[in-house]
Amino acid sequence: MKTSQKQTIYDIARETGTSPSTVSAALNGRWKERRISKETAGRIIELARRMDYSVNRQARGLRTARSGLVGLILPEHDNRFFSDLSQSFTLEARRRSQCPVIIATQRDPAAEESTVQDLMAYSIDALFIAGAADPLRISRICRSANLPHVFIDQPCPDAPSVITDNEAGARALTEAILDSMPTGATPARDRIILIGGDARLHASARRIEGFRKAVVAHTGRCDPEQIIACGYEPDRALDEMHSLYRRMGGLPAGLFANSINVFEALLRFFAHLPEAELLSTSIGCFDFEPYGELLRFPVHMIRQRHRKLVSRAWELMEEGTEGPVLVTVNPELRRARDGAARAGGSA
Amino acid sequence: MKTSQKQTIYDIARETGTSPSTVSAALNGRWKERRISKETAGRIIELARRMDYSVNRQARGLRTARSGLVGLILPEHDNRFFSDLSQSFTLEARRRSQCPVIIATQRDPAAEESTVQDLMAYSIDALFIAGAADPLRISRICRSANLPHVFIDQPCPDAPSVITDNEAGARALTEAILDSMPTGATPARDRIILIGGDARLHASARRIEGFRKAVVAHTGRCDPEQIIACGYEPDRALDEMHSLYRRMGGLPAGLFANSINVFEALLRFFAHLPEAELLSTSIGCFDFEPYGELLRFPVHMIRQRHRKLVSRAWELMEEGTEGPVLVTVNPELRRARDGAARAGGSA
DNA sequence: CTGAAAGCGCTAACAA
DNA sequence: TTGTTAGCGCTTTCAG
Repeated sequence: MKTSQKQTIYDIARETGTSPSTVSAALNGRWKERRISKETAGRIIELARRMDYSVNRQARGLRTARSGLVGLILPEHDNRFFSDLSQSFTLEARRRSQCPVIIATQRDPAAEESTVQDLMAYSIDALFIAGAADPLRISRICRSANLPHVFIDQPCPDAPSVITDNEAGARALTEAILDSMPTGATPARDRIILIGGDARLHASARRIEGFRKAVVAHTGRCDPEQIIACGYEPDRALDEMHSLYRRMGGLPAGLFANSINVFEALLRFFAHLPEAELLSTSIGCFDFEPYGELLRFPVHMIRQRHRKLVSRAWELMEEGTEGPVLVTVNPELRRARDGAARAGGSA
Repeated sequence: MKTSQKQTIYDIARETGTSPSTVSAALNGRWKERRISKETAGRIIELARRMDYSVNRQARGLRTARSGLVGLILPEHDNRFFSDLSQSFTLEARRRSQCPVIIATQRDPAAEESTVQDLMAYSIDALFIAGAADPLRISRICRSANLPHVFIDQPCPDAPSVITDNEAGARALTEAILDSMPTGATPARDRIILIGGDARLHASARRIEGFRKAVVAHTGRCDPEQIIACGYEPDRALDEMHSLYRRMGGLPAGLFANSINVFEALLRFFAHLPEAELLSTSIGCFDFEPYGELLRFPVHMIRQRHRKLVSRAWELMEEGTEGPVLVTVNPELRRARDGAARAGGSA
């Protein structure tokens, strides 16, 4: 068995009768400015390829105080939005010949902090943070270590952030629901209801605002009872749905689910209703899951533009932005393909 | 602004009036075997904490030829199973104070190979590979660099692998479907059909085998027409479903979808059927998506045990396994909560 | 019980 | 056009 002792630039230097620094420059493509002859460079590169040499990045990193690693911190992998982010992030990183290091911290502030420290110990070149429990703290740590960082999908009061335009998204979703609301509901049921979310949170607050504006524009008014910001807990939402149904004597003509969890609670509730009843209401969800398009009744959805969020974040990074800059990205409205599903449902 | 020049063990040595090697040992918990006085060690550790020193891992890695990084290569993040793997992998890595580096390579063999090289340049301590396009090639590269590696969810002919027991899973799923198959279907429709998958692939082949065995055990025979291994393409599956429906004059009494893609094709097909008809068939899917439990008709599902797959893989790693060892893990059968959904569907 | 010193593989400043 | 050399921050003999 060939033990294949790891090759270094010294080996290459020896073999080509040159010196380590020449080899280094040649292999980094920096041979032009070092005015190394094309011929020497070629010889070096060729030999390196033949013995398939590859740099020791820890050594290079130690020397240059960089690493080629870029971090992304997120709450969990097991979530459609965050795995979309991971995907986009990976692509953007590789486009720049950086190595993505994506770490999930389970929404645990302590884990977040220690992960940041860990990554810093590896001299990562930049850090992106999505959905941290304690953004301010993280930003403070990064800042004091001079580590460039950008928040994604979450505004940090003192660092560059790129987030979805929740208000615009909510407005668009609300309008889509209103547009496809069935006519002829009893007066009690003839209105649109928003359910879920926490009004104290930035994202929810903007969404509620967008909802309200769209409803007012359409109806002239929006009653407080049309907004049930009961949090993100599915069970809680299910309860609220039950009592709403009782109060109204049926489903409201329009329903705005303020997150995928809430939407799933609705689905559980719907399981106990005859299918025909579902078709007499218009439904929207502020979140995206592909299976929404597979249901037997039409659902409008809002999908965050993960690619754009990520690419904007990289741009902020590369521009060297430091202060509290807030960039917003419009989400995408995925309108239910109306006819098809309703027809299918009743066929 | 405090430029906070990065602190080193030399700084600590100077401050505590000790030497770098002593500091190093103290901070690594190796002070006992170096017989450093508890008092000195304490002083060092305390100071390090106060100035919140953290090692430069590139320096350490350069010296020790290790890094504390462990790689996981997978096809894509945006997939429930793989993001479950990522989640479990992260946890197992952190449990061992290793830093997980998870990279998606889009099922591109070239990307796989260059990613492996990249990771090796960082002196990763181990590599796990899930769903690579060219396992043999990867294993060869790792082997020649002496990099411990284990395959997950995919058998590699010359490296340790841990995979799901597809045959057992298929048998269990088939039995579940048979158990809940409605009685009284017309003779033509009174059978179970497997749809999807590619018989040439290891996984599919095992599943088909399990299906066949269960059917034979139950019915005494299993006709070739009961197995429609038409690949994993949803569109293709949809076509097959259409012609099956025409041939049989309705849905078969039992349906085994050989992957989530195929299952989604079935859902599209079902959208054109009256709900009552769905309730006259028993459905199973060899794959798991939580929304399956939210549908208005019952679906049995097979879920891979991602945690166990990952932990077994780590075990193989830690035991220093090298040869072609194959470990199998039983998947989990998620039986449809029968009564509820059917009741809900017809309420 | 502790310190001195070498060296991991690389890059960059300085010499030639 | 190229080589020499110092040094990044750490761990690990080896010497006391």
